[in-house]
Amino acid sequence: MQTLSTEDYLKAIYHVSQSSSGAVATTSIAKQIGAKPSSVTDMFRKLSDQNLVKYQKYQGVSLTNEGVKTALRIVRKHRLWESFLVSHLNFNWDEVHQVAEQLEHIQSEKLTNELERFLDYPTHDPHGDPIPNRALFMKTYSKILLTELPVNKEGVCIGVKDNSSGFLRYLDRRQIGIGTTLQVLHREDFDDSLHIQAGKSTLMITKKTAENIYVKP
Amino acid sequence: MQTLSTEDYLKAIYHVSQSSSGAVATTSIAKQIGAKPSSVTDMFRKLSDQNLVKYQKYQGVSLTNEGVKTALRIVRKHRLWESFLVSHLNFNWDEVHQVAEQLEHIQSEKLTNELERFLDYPTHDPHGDPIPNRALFMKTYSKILLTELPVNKEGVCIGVKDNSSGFLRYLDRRQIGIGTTLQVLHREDFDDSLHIQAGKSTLMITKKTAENIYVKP
DNA sequence: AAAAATATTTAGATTAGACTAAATTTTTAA
DNA sequence: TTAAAAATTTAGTCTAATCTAAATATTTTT
Repeated sequence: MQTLSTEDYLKAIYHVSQSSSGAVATTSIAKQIGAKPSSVTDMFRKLSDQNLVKYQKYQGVSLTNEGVKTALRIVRKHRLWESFLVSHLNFNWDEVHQVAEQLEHIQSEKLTNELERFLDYPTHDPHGDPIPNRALFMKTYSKILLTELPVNKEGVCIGVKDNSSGFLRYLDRRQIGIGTTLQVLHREDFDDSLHIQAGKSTLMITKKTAENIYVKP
Repeated sequence: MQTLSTEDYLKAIYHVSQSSSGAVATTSIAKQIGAKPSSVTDMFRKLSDQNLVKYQKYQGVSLTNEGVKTALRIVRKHRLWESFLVSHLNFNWDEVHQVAEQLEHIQSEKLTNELERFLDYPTHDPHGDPIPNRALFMKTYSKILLTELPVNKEGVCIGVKDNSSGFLRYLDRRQIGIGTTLQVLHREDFDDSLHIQAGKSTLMITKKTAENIYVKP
């Protein structure tokens, strides 16, 4: 059984290790968690004692099988709760994160599994991220960034890279969400901005925006 | 903003003060929380510094207005979550307490209020206890113990005093639940046991059982 | 009303998790 | 390939919440 804090660290290590290869560095976790590197070192040692990570001084950490499982259990709960908040409690996709950060720590297998059943076994959360099933398996279908979508080819928005509520609200205003059909009409060489078709409207977005939107071609 | 622990203490003080008059003693909270009296004294002082309780050395504590409000906010969340678990997630009334103990600490006004709306503004939880509304007001209708119900007068079970899952499961086996019509057929003078009509069946219960069932005449 | 029993508080220690400042190791750049 | 920069760890401190053991206050009993 883990404490709140160890769960937060395991989740952070999981997320960082997903978006980069090799061992996870102390500083990257410090940034993710919002703690000082020295605190992170302490925690690495504790997690290592519990065999949840492999840790070598100065070389960073990587999750053990047990560590991955624990992290996935938390991710599973987080994404199920986010789905619940949006589908039944009138939350917007930019409001759910903070509350799900708390709910993900509730310990009750029955609760998690019944919630999943109540939601009818969702496979993806409101941001398009896959939800691990009871066996902790998740289908991650192939996705590309909007910047990589060939001009004039249609794609469907299936997720975002940046989950900050600032970005999500910006997309709301532009009427872009999960499931929106997107098409690059023209790529501006000068500043890499894109003219796109989003649903029924055409609009211009910057490269930075396009780099944070995942599409399925 | 309170810590998990201070919230637990406030709730415990609230409950103990409901079922007895005057100031709340150190030992009674120690029992309720499962901590040593010395720890309770420490916490009393902290809560007093935050003006959540009035505390005088050796004289116990009583909640201030602010303390009552904080306690009621937790009770509200606890009972709403219990209702949700039973009505939508297939929990039995004897299984909800432990999970609700965790959920009651989630901090999000929006979550609480939306949950209340989703449940259609319930007034009582699965054990028959009243749920404070958004203004922290709750209707406590008059109830008597089954031991006090006159012989041959009908009453409806509206709650229980003992919420332990042992007792609740016992009532389940006897097919007694919230809403069950109860009638005392005969009171045995020798050992105070009762022959009762519960719904469509007649059965015998002990005085101890009857003292833990609330009925509305 | 004094003695005994019970309740409560104080003093001092412990643990988890975090911090700062200093020391050490690794990486990068000259 | 050495010097400088960056990353990481160590050592020591802090706070919240707990504990034990001892001291003190209150209540009950004789």
